[in-house]
This record gives sequence, structure tokens and C-alpha cells, in this order.
Amino acid sequence: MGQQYEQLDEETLFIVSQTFKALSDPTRIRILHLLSSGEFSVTEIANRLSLLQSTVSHQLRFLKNLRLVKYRREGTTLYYSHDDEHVLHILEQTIRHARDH
Amino acid sequence: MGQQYEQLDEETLFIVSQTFKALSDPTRIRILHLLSSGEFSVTEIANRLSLLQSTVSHQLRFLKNLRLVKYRREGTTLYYSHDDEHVLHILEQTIRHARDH
DNA sequence: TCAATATATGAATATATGTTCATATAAGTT
DNA sequence: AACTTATATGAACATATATTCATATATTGA
Repeated sequence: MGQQYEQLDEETLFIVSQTFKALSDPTRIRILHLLSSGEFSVTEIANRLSLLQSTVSHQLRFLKNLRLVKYRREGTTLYYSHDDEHVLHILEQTIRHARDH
Repeated sequence: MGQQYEQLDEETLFIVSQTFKALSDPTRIRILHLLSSGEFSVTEIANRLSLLQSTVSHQLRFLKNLRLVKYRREGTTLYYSHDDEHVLHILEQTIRHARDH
């Protein structure tokens, strides 16, 4: 096996580092992990994870900029859900790996 | 499909965030990506990636603390190589994914 | 032991980042 | 329009982080 080494161009490097940066913060991990099980409003997320509404909102913006989450509106409520299967897969995979010590 | 949601304990959260933090920096990504193709000394890594020896050494220490790399000594030279197949797999997987836009 | 080479380390600095507080915006209801 | 509820935003702050410079350590060979 062993894939071949190929120089990383600036753009790829940027995308990859941004992707992992999104997954490097405990709060964002918790939010994404929660969203892996369904759709939740900002308030619901804050309540379930014992976080301030502002904190959740800021982090959701971060995740939305990277297109890792999306939302739909229902009245004044915004329901957030995940929007990147690949990244979610990597997260869940790593969580399982971490749990096995 | 759809795996079940399960609360993340502190330890798992820490391990997962640390792992992704290691992959969130462009310099560390470049080092790990280079090491995916073989064994290199600190000086070789610095030359190939146009980095200061000190920078490489600091980042290698970071990666070594997380057991993502290891080294063997030959005289005064330390040859570093990767030491975590799982993390390397995730990195290469994400690089390929990023390259497809 | 001295010199040369390879690597590690610590301090300093600049920058990035996460959270909090206060407040703004937006939609719905009366 | 006023009020309520849900969410977003901006500033301020504290902390974390990456890089650089100068220097220390370690190994080898003369």
C-alpha cells in the first residue's frame, strides 16, 4: 500500500487545516456530535449542552461558514442540522477510536 | 443507519479535540504528510518544507507528545516517522477529499 | 578535550481563539 | 405599535498558539 507523497498546494492545505480546526474545539465537537443525532434549535443545543445561547450562536456561525451545518427556519426558531457527511463521519470515527482508549 | 447519540465524557472529548488540534495547523499537516511517505531527519524535514530547524523541532515535540510520530537515532541524527496509522489515514482521507474541491 | 554537526529548549513576541456581557435584530402575537 | 421569544452580533477580555532568536545539549570524530 502506501500512497505516494505529493506536495500540498496552498488551497488544499487551507481547507484541510480549517476542517480540522473546526473539530479541534470541545464545544464544537459537542455541538456536532449532538447534531449527528438530529435537528436542534439554538436554545435546545444550549440547554442540552449547558452552554450560553451566545456561545452556541457564535460556534454555529463558525460551523456554518465552513458549511458543516445548515438550518431551516420555523417561525422565530432556527433548527440546525449537520451538512457534511464526510466530516461527521471522521468525527464519529475518531470518537469511537478514542473511546477504545 | 444513523448511529445513536451518546454523551461525550470529558476524557473522550479531550482526546478527540487534541487529535484534531494536531491536524489543524498547516505546518504540522505538512510534516505529517511528508512523513506519510517515509522516514526523515529533522534537518531533512526543515529543508524540504522550507522551515526553520527550530520550528520543526518544536512541532515534532508536539506530535511526539501525542504519539503521532516516533524516531530512531543514528549517530547525531534522529529519523522521524509516523506512529499512528489511524490519524494518518484520516489526514490522507481529508486531503483527498479537499482536493476534489 | 576540542571542534563540528544535529537537535532540543526557553524566552519573547505577535497573533488567533473562545467565552462572556450587553445589545441588536427578526419574527410572531395581541 | 408594543411585547415576547429566539437568535445574532460586536466589543472586551483572557488564554492559547506558532514562530523566531539565542543558546543549550548530545553525539561523533580528530
